[in-house]
Amino acid sequence: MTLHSPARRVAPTLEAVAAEAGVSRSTVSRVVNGSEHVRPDVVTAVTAAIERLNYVPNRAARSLANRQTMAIALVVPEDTTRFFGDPFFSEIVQGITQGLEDSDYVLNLQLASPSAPSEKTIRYLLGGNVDGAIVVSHHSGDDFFTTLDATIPVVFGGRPFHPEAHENSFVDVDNRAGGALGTQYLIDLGRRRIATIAGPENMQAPIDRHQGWIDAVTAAGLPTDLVVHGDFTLASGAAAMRELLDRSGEIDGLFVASDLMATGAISVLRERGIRVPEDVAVVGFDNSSAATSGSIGITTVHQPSREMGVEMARMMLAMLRGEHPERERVMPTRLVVRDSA
Amino acid sequence: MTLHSPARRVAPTLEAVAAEAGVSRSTVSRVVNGSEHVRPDVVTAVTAAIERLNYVPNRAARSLANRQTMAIALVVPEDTTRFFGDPFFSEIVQGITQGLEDSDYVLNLQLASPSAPSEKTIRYLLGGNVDGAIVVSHHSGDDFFTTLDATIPVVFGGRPFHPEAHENSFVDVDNRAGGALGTQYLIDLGRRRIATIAGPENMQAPIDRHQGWIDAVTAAGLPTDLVVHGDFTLASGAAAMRELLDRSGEIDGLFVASDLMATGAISVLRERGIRVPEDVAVVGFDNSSAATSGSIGITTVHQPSREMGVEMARMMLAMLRGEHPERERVMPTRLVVRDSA
DNA sequence: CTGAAAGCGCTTACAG
DNA sequence: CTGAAAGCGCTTACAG
Repeated sequence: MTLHSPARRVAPTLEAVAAEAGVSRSTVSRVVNGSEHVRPDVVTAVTAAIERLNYVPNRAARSLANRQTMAIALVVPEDTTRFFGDPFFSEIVQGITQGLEDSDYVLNLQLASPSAPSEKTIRYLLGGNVDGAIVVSHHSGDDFFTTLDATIPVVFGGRPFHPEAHENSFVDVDNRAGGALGTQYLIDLGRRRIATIAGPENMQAPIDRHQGWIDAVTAAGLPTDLVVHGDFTLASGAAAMRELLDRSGEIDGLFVASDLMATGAISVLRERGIRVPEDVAVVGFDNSSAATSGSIGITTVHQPSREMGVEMARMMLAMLRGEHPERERVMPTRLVVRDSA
Repeated sequence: MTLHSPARRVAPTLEAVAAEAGVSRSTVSRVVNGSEHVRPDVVTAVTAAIERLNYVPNRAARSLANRQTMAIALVVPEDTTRFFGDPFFSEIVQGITQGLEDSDYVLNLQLASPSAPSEKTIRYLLGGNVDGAIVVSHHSGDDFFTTLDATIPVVFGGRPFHPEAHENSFVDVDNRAGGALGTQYLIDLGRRRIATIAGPENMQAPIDRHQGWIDAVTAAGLPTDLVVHGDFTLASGAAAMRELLDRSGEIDGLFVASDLMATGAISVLRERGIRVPEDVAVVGFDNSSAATSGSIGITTVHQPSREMGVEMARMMLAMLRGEHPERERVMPTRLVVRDSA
């Protein structure tokens, strides 16, 4: 083994195992794949041979023969910074990983650009490299992912932007009801100048949350003009808060479309000496770790991110088994009251 | 196309393209792989046929034939929460992604447990699924990753724990020098009771940073007993700070092994009404986004995380090309002065 | 410069 | 229950 290029072992093949065990390749293959129809003592012999040679099946060969890759793409159409910066994704990914744990599938990360997927991503997804794709975020104008299921099964995290255009499978929460829930809580607290920091306008979830805010605020006869949009980053939450404050000093309630943005907003309120929740009561969305890691516990609309990830994995596995799971799975939200409202 | 199982297109093969273009499979293969020895007009014809049929090579078949997968594993032996929670990883991954951008390789994420890799991860890495592995974190006691290069090329982010045991390739900074650099800055500021929040004791980088702190503090004739260990999470930084404060109230300087832990520490100092930097000057490590996203800009030891990722990708690509890049690449650190010290 | 043919390491009807 | 054989879709010497 030289310094720069260790001699690499040659992996043993099915053939070698067959020879070692004194059976045919077919039989070894059956044992490897857990077929019922093999004599117990033969199974034992083959298993021992596999053990001795430290045999691991060659995935490419297997893929080619049975047309399955045993891989699922985790597609993230977001900037790396946002993907890593928002604990929401962390929880979704944990859920997906957990849901796939007992399966033989592995997850292949595809960081895609938020606008249009790269040629490389497209070739990868279309090139038979994965058996299915889980897309954890979707923006308007992106047709590639919504039509991808003509080629491989696809499950979306969150209803894709134009659900009517195509029948995609997805796991989501009722964001509109959630938005109304969080806002109504502020109304019930007696707040009357309730602003919102909404999310990006090219994604379905924030649009629905915003609509939920409008629903609640309208029903209460309150104004609907206190709106600024962020892009789901902490910094954008802070910037939106500044803009809101500069525009109108009389805010007493705030519904924010994500806990991370709420964290940014709260830090600006504190900077300006505005007390939370006394002067401005703040309700976030997600109930991600961002809601509890700041200086004040954020009252928020909980969405079961981790369970959503598990559900996405479950739906994908069902589709890969050839079953027909429900096309949409909408999970419940609930309010979690902490200190910010 | 029915609701639950859209009819999936059958992908065209090389064979089909050959027929369409009126040439042999060999020729199509040559064109696809950019061989020099094909007549220009034939190239044109084949390219057109590829275009018409929307041909994408089957990766499994290609892999099987040329024994390359064109995939690199990104192995993260960390809890998902920590991986997603620390901006340092985000920057490393961005760098790796960037370094691979112009190559034909794709990145396959393998979240592994920090202790021992799962059977699934082992089979994956050993099963010919990837051409190489980039391991972005390494803990003591883990022999699997350090010996993995007997099978495939491996590049570590950060010197692996027992470098002497095996000749692994890695990209790193001089953590010891960096630790001394940050600590010396505190000393030069006139601080005399300088504590450190060190990182986990089963990783090389934090051990070296801790040693750097010892070096500087010892050279200045200052005490070396003000040490508490965290685990690189924000919460552990806060907990460590509390412990330090409870143990000794006289601290006037603090060197923390990561910006994220420094953020946690600073929030505790503020809670207790201790001013930063007046009462306690704080120096972090990383210069990640955590250093600038909190209430106060953190003075920190910069490590070029993104460039390190790029370098890791570059070394990996070189190894995959059969070249012999330098085995270790140690990049410079430098002090970035902000408000916390 | 181009094609026929072997081979990569599996799976899977098909016989027996 | 087991094996011989074809086939998955490519690449790559080998001839020409």
